[in-house]
Amino acid sequence: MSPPLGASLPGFTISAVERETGLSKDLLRMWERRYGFPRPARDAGGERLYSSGEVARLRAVKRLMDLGMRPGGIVHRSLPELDALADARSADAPGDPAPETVREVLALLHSHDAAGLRTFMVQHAMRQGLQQFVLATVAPLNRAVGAAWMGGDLQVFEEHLYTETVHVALRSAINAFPRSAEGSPRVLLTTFPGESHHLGLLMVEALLVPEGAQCISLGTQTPVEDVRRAALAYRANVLALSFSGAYPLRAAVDGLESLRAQLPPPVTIWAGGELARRVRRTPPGIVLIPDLAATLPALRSWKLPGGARSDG
Amino acid sequence: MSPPLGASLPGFTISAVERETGLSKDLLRMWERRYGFPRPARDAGGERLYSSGEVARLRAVKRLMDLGMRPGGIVHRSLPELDALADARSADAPGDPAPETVREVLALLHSHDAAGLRTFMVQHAMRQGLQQFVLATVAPLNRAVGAAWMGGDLQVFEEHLYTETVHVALRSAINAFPRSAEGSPRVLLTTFPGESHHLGLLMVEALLVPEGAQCISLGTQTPVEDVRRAALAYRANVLALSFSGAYPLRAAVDGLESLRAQLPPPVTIWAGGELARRVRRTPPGIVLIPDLAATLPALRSWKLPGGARSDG
DNA sequence: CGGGGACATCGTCCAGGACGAAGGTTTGAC
DNA sequence: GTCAAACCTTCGTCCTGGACGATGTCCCCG
Repeated sequence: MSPPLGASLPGFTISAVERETGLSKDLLRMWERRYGFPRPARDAGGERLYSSGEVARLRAVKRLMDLGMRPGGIVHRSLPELDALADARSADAPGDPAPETVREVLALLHSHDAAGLRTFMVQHAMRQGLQQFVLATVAPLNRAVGAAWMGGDLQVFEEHLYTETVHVALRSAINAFPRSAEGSPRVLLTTFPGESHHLGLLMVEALLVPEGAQCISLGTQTPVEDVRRAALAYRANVLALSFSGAYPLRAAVDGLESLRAQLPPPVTIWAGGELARRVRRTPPGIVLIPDLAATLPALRSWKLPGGARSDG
Repeated sequence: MSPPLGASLPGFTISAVERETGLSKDLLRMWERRYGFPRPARDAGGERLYSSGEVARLRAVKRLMDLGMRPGGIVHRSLPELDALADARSADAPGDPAPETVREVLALLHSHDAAGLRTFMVQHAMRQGLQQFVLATVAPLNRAVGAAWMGGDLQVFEEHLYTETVHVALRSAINAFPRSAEGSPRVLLTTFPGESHHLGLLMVEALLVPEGAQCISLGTQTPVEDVRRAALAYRANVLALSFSGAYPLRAAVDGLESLRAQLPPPVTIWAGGELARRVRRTPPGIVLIPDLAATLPALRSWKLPGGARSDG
């Protein structure tokens, strides 16, 4: 290894680029061979040295690929073109429902007011109620922060502070609810290995707990076999898996089908997150949750087929 | 890619092993060439298929390497031998200071009593106080759970539930403290890219907040350049970096020295975690925090040289 | 209009060679 | 005897270039 890490950025080693972009070393070399991009400089020892411009372009390409695009058509585009494509894409999504809130949070981030940001989150969570906070504030903020980060309007560390602050606010709001009693549905939450988007899980939990569900979160990156064991061990009624757009579609579907085959039918399996929108055919026995709002109807409809469940 | 993920484990692909063990594909192939271990079977297409026994051994080897051992001497050992080595190693550490507590938690984990575990954590945190809870309960529990996991006495999902539960308990206890006022030291917490051990950060935060420090956590995996920017943007007095034993020593020292060179001298830099024990020469201008308990004296001694600090 | 097959795209894996950095050891000087 | 410098061994990552299989796309046919 031995990436100079913070050495005033003379260039990125291939390892550093892999870390920064999520594109594997093999893939980076293959693109160079096939598409001629990126074409990094070489150091004295013949090793690749990527410029920060190349890294920025690669990041943009990756982002678009996570949205379903294929590399062939976009690797040669310039950074502005890629940004334009991303904008066009995100325009499909519902417009910013709370432009003023978004502006306020971005201002807090830019002014590096950690305490102010924290206060903002806590106050909004209390004022709106947990579910509404998640749906009407956090979700659009996530989109806006992601977009700002992509466009270079937000530094990495600012984005980190945002994520951490939301995390804290949600966690504390969730804790404020009492433990649910017997008879309420038990929901097991986690993600597959390689998927480390913790915030998604937490948002789902924040929607479910006020509904009286008993949530057991395993955190991120649980091997599939252990997900199965956990679902049985904790006698889960619902198994909720979350996937970001970057997660390989095939691996997700494989894992879901494997779980479906190995878990008894009464265990409902939810697959939520960006990925649920990219899936073509719904795997049998899986409930797709294409967006956060769909979580609530899914939970309520769970109670119907199990109407005979001894709730008391 | 296309790891069959949960396909009843006919064998692990090289990607799966990389994920499971943290050993890179290149390294796995190199070990096979050099040491003849592992020697995975091949599928119809000639691709490596590792057995679960090999994966277990690899995991044990990795664990010992994280403790500073070198591969040449241990790759050929059998799993029991490796376990014995690990035991001998951990015997160096202070004995289990709370064997009863440890037994109780392991029992809760084995019986899959998520609610009971949660209650246990919350009660102990309240009864002992946050700092004592971290030092006397969480730290030894972490060691015990890690050892149990290594020895196969704990399933992965049980370990995940433990981590998540501790996380929730700490977060909620930290939130119970009021925000500190002006004049108190501002501590910025994070880890370098590749280091995802969030719990370590949280434990440090739990020790500092009761001391009146203002903690700003960026979460894990902040690029070095962004750590630098964040330290300046948030006008941090102390920059606390956490490293697990698995983190490559070289990268850590490089990053620390780079930060030290680029940050003004009044910014104190702490390097904590397992790694601090493996370091030979303390890099100039860095404060090593070899164990959690050392955090408190470090914070107190910070206040002395900076007594004249112009806060207002 | 929908399903299947052919073609093109694309990501990962394989093999083996090389280099440079880190660790450990021996030598030499004080 | 002790410390430091030089040497040697160990070790991880990077390199090239080839191959295959999985996936997506398009077109034709029913």
